[in-house]
Amino acid sequence: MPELPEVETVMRGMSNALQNRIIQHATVHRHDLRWRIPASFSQTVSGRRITSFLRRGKYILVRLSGEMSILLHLGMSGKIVLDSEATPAPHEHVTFHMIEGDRVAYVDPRRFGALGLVETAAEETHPLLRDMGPEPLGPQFTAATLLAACSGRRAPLKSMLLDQKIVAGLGNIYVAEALYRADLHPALPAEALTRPAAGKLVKAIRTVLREAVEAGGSSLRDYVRPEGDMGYFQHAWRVYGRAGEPCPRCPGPPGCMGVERMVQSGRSSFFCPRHQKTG
DNA sequence: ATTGTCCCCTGCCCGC
DNA sequence: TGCGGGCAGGGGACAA
Repeated sequence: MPELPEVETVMRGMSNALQNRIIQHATVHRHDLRWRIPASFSQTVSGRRITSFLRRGKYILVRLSGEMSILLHLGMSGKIVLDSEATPAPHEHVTFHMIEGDRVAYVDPRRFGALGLVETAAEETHPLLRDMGPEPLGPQFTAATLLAACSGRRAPLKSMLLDQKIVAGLGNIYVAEALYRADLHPALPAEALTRPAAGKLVKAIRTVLREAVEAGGSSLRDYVRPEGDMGYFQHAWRVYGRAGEPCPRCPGPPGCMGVERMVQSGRSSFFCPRHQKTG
């Protein structure tokens, strides 16, 4: 589930619990995640103090003393479990043993996530981060930059928004929600995006992400517990996962038959055919 | 360069 | 109760 708001929430939870604390040592139970966890991982992080956290797109950077950073991606099913049990849980791939005696676990059943190391000074030039687009909640993400990225592109608008090089942190859920709020069809050719529509879309993206971060914040503890679910924002989804349900802004049949699902690049898109037109 | 397809992996839910 | 099929929040590797 982790898209920008969930990653932000996880990072805040980690920051609250782990800021300024020292990793006594780390145990890697499985190295083969999305990429191999470096063999030096355990030795490198051991004995270092956690100094700060930064989110970049869907990545979390855990800054350690000695100018070293852990680069973390949760993939589809990654979780950080605070106060984990002494016996590693199923799919617990890394255990951080803190000097106070408690443990922090990285759990990821599907193993699409990643854990790596990067010198703090080299974060920006790391191959996984250097080509990443602007933060959608930051000043660099504007209608003008989005429009420029879409110009001459015949691929669906949805694909542009999922492309982390164009804008960082959006995933399948928030793209659907933002396109709905901006009255734009996910299959609209990107090059057909008009200036006013781009402005509306940028606002919609910002608004939905802010709302979700706030909602995540209210259920912060859930994200970092083993029983954690997706938090409260799922109740606020207007179209995602709601095929067949009424569009919140439609009067209902016969004018609108409700939210539709379509498949693009093998992934589900949800939209209201009455509000979101291709033309 | 751009675009679309396939694949990685495990768990869960549904229908039979 | 068991089993097969489809689906899932991400994103890299390909081929055309």
